[in-house]
Amino acid sequence: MADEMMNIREMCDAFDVTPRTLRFYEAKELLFPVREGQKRLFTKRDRARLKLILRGKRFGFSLEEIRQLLDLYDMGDQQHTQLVKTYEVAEDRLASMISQRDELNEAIEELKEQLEWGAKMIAASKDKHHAAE
Amino acid sequence: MADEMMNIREMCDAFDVTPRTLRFYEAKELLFPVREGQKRLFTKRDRARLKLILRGKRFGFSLEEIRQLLDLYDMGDQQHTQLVKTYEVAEDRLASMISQRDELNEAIEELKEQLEWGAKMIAASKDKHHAAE
DNA sequence: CGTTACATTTACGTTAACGTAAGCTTTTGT
DNA sequence: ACAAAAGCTTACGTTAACGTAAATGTAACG
Repeated sequence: MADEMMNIREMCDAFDVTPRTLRFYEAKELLFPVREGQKRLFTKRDRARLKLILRGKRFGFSLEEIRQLLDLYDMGDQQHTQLVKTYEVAEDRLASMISQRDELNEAIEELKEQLEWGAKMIAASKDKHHAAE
Repeated sequence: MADEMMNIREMCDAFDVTPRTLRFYEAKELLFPVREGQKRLFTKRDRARLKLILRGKRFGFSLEEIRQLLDLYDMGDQQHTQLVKTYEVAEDRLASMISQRDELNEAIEELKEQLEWGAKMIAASKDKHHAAE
């Protein structure tokens, strides 16, 4: 129970990523595994961050953008100015996520219509297909 | 009025892209400008497609994925099987867009909470800042 | 008719986000 | 104790989506 650390393989299995990816994220300062001798041990905090990283990626954010967002989750005893700056970054990101969702909703509606139209085409094509037999 | 063609510069201005981008999309068979001698002339159809391309990109779709979706808009007198295949691709895409939107909604809510928490931190930090003066 | 000004082709350069191979050390099973 | 397995570092390779530069063509303007 005192053991909340995971080695690299357990992390890979848990999150379906490669070792290379985890090392890469460490190099980019997105994760901060501690070292037991040479080996990496990932903490609970690393796991929380990785979860957010992977979700961010699914929305098309770059790792650099994600890194800035992650800082918001780690604001402990920072300086006021840095705190405010990070807050503003997050606000911008939120706004862009909201507009992205709205646009996505539009696209979904349009694609739905298109699919109905496509279904009719297929029906027509099927008729022709059968009539030829 | 018979003139619904646009040259490359008009396209760039209208859609805020570079000439290189338009030539690249042509090379990738996403656009099919006609030629007047050496020069490209983009039709109304090209403009409709470009609009969809740019939107697709904002959702993080690759150009190859977008190309498949575009085919749905050009199903004229295709063969039944190809028609059905394209339809299925579009259905998959729709499903992934919907789940993407749902996930995005979750993330938005979480980020909102995080922002409220951040606001409190900033307030506290401001107090400390003032108390030190 | 010369010279800007824009278009085109060809081709090498660039960035992000890892993949992959080589070579070395450490751990683990037998 | 020794070989296989797993981890580490270093470093070059890869793909997507264009950027950018060079050489050439052509159209328009004074």
